Amino acid sequence: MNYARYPEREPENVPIDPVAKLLLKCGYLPQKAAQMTGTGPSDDQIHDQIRAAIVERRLAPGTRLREQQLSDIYAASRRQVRRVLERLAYAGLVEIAPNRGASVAQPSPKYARDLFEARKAIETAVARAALEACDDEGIAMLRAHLALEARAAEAGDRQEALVLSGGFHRRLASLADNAILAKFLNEVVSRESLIIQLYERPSDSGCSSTDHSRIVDALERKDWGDLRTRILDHIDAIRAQVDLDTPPARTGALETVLGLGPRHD
Amino acid sequence: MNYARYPEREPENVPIDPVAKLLLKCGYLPQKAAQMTGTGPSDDQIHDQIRAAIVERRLAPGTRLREQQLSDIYAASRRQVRRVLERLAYAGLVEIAPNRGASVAQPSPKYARDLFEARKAIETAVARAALEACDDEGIAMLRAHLALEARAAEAGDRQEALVLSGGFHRRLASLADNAILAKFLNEVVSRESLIIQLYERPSDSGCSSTDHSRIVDALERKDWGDLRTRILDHIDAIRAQVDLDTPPARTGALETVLGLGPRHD
DNA sequence: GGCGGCATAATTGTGCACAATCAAACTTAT
DNA sequence: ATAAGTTTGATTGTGCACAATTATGCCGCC
Repeated sequence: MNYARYPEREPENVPIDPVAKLLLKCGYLPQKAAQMTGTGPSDDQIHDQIRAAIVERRLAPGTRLREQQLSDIYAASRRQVRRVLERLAYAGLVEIAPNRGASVAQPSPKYARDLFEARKAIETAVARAALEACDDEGIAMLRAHLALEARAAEAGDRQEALVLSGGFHRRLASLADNAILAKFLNEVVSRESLIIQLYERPSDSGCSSTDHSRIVDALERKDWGDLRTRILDHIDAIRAQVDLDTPPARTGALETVLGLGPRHD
Repeated sequence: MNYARYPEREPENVPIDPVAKLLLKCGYLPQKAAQMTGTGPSDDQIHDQIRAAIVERRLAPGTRLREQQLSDIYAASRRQVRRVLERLAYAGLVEIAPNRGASVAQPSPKYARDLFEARKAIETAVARAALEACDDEGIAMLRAHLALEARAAEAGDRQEALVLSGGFHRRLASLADNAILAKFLNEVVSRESLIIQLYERPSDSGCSSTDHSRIVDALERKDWGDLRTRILDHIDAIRAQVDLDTPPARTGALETVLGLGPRHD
């Protein structure tokens, strides 16, 4: 149920399988097709899976991501893995040190502060654009999402709640219909997941989903002033959950070595 | 004087030269050192040079960037070039098509609109942060930069004026002391250079540097209201220089094929 | 007993050669 | 003469093997 672990698969050097190619082009079959046909998964698939593993906190910050290991897991070439890692590094989710390879990023407190600041700017811009471009259908979509969040919270599924919470902001961005803002927001939200993981106060629990609900309300009423303050307050609330002053609660290498790190065989 | 063209250099496979390594580590000697010692330039050097060539409009949108060609020019390996191109693609300056390779990006009108929108958000956030973190020294630096701009404008050096104009905003970002905002702003400003090149109205000329001067004035007076409107007006002024409605003034493939594209041997 | 140096193992980085793919010129048939 | 099919050349994409570097365990020395 974690990141799909491949059963040991013999290399079998089929050069290219047209069937698999077609299947992948049609978007069908995430990795099973690859497994069946002998062709590996696409870059994007690997990218998304590693990314998901990081933002969903299944991979602790500092965990080393070895190329060979990953290429075994995904039945992909080392080069493919490396490409993906470089992309993730550019997005700030992993750090690559020369001749050391990649590991899950560990943003510094200063970096975290900058990120919250930047997020405020991005998120208000997104909200503004969403306000102007939003119709009833959009509101309905958001409300549907809120329902999912509520259900996850009710069931006590912290993992799911976390994923959905990030998803809310991405949906807001998709409503805004601005590719650049969406990309920026995606980057910022993803990295914040790492920051929360690193600097979270032990006591506090997940972000209150009522904030999201109020945001949708303001959006529906087209009340820009209220929406703006709701958004900013929401980010401040998240920010209040972390303690950036007693910094080096850095997990990572230590935990990994001690075998407490989540799943690294 | 364009991007440093290497005189044909025999390969001479010295495996590694410690001297060159040291020189590069100290930041000395951009590429000459490499030429002398036999070690190639670093990724960043190649990256910055290609980037500069694009934003300074020495490479027209649509120009194909062949790997072999670039690796010859920079005396670098094809893999190195490819890595750099992938980074540039992520930053939106080049587009990579499967089995077609890289070419200088040609943002669509929709993309351009989104970009101006995003830039307003980023730039106001940068200005806000700069306002709070700015001291006399910062103001002095900006004024010095303004002087450079004025001199370039006086000399009629459009190329130089262009570079400096982008540099002004980057300096503003460096004052704001926020790594994420600086990165976003850098991306946005760079891509806007492409957009202006593609959609510029024939008559209009470069951005008025008096806008920048007024921005510094507002910054010095710590007048946030004025600063904000100055920034937004400035972006609107730039935006007014382009015509996104009569779109496909797309240069590129055609020009390139006809041999009119700037410098592609 | 602790510490520094050395050999070994693991991991990353790169060159080379070839397979796969795309663009265009050329040929042929209608 | 035009259009479709075919071959050729150029370019990108990848596997493999090895070089270079870092990390780890071991041994001797202080």
